[in-house]
Amino acid sequence: MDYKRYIAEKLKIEGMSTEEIAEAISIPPDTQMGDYALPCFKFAKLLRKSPVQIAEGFAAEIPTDGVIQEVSALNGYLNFKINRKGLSDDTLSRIKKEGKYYGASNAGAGKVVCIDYSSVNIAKPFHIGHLSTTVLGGALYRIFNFLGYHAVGINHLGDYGTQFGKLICAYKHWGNRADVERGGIHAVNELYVRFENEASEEMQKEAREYFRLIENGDKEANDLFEWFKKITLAYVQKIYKRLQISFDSYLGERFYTDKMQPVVDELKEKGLLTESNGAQIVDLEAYGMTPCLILRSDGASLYATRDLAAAIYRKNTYDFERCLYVVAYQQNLHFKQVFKVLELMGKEWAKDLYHVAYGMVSLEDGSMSTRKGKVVWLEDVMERCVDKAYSIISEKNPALENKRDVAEKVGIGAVIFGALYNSKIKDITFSYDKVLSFDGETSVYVQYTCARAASVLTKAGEFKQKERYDIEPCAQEFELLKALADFPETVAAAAKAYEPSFVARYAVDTAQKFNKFYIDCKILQAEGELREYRLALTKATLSVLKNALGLLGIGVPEQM
RNA sequence: GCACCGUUAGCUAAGCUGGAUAUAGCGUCGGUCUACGGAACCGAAGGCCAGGAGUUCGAAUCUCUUACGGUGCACCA
Repeated sequence: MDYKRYIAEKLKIEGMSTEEIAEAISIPPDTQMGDYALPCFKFAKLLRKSPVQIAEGFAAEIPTDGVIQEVSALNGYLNFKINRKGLSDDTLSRIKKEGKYYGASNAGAGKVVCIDYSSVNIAKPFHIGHLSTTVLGGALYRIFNFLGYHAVGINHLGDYGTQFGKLICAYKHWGNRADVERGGIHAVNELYVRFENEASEEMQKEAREYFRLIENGDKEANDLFEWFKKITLAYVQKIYKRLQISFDSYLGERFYTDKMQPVVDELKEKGLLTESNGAQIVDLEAYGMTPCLILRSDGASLYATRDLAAAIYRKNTYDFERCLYVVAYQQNLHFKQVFKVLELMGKEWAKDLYHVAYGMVSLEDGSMSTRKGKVVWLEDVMERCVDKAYSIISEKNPALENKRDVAEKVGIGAVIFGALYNSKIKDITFSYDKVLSFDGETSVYVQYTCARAASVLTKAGEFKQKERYDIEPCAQEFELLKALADFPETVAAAAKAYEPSFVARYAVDTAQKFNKFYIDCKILQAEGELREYRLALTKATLSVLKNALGLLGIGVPEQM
């Protein structure tokens, strides 16, 4: 039930729609004052009365009913207390009824949202910097599906560029099949790094030649490339599986090789292409941007050219309602340029493209550098988190049966949650101390809370949840209930702002409220209807927390 | 130099379209040790919300400006 709207409908203010009034309704800082409040300062001019008088006038006018229990005026605020029992019964029965779909909606029915995320580079292992796009995109993918959209996950593979010529060149000089098969992607990456550090002028030239061979369909060069690609995909699949990440498309940059010429032709035809210093560009000076490079002076295509082709291809293929690019903010200008060029080409859907930018990861002693070997591999972080979880479990709950599975859920959960808990735009300094901390505002805290709740429910045995309880919720119960009732709104807000962190913070906040309830209100020791009521509330909390963590790709063990 | 982003307690951060004494976690100090699971709970200390100006009845929130930090600015992706 939408309480703000309900309240707004009871109020008649000249010149204001119900929607506007509903939007003006806020939540008081202290529950003692009320559950909802309408600040009346804005209306002072309109009604030619002081805010205090206005609030008092409304307080006297508005009747209480089954939903609004109390209306009061305080310092120019009109405060509402809602019927707690009503909210309680509604929320509990709704969560019971909707179960794992509680919080979902059909708001996006019939709409396609393309989400470009993770987008691995062939021959490069995942380091900690790749975590954000992967896990943010994965969460958005689930959130949009949850809201009824048809989400299309796209892994726009970085499989095009002169670096693959370099890689093949390095392999031909220094590598061999056995070493690469044994060492996997790291062995491949080492070859590339060695090339960057040691390659002679001669080899640089050779590398350019190899790249040309790939482009021209040379069998040996392509076989090698495909082999490296296979190794990379096998490697990332393992990581994706653990992070609960999936894609619907793995079309990489190379796929667009033959789709760029039509774009270039169209740009030319529309008079957007101009020559500058030998290169073909779209001049964006009128929009305060540097030009968008379409073709190099040697005629080769560029990053932007492929992104233009890809955007058009995606629109034609999926007819998306919007398309998200989950890419670090370093690419701000690039996407602004690409979107603007599409707009200038007359693609009215250019407005439906969004760059979901996020902050960068650095290490405590500066930024990462693969070449210098200053890098934190994602799999190492995952391993260490799982190991730590395992050792804590072994210590605290040695009798637990599936320790490995539980440690996986807890450890990987901590990795994911660490990347999703803060606003995505903020930079992150990676430290093992932080990811390995399982206290306080963490996924582990939420999972622990769930385990507690599950344990209580197991001990209680079967019980039948009623539609209505003859119970007036106490303060702790009511705070928890309000949080549970808030979940659908939180999910919608997270989608609107492209901020999975809203869901992460919601989970911690709700877990905190459950723990206060858990400490102050004994569940199993309560008797009769109260006991059942508290069990129902516990069950509802567990259900909602599972949904919340599930959206982030984090599992909830029954015991830990 | 220009553009965009950030700056809130010792540290890491919340704070939605401006609203009633600015929230948490970590760390510190002190409690809850008969636990429905202590990976928890309670309490305390800790803040001129980077500085300045403006708009407003009211600003952490909006505008301008300064400082500091980050990122980007043509043939890499």
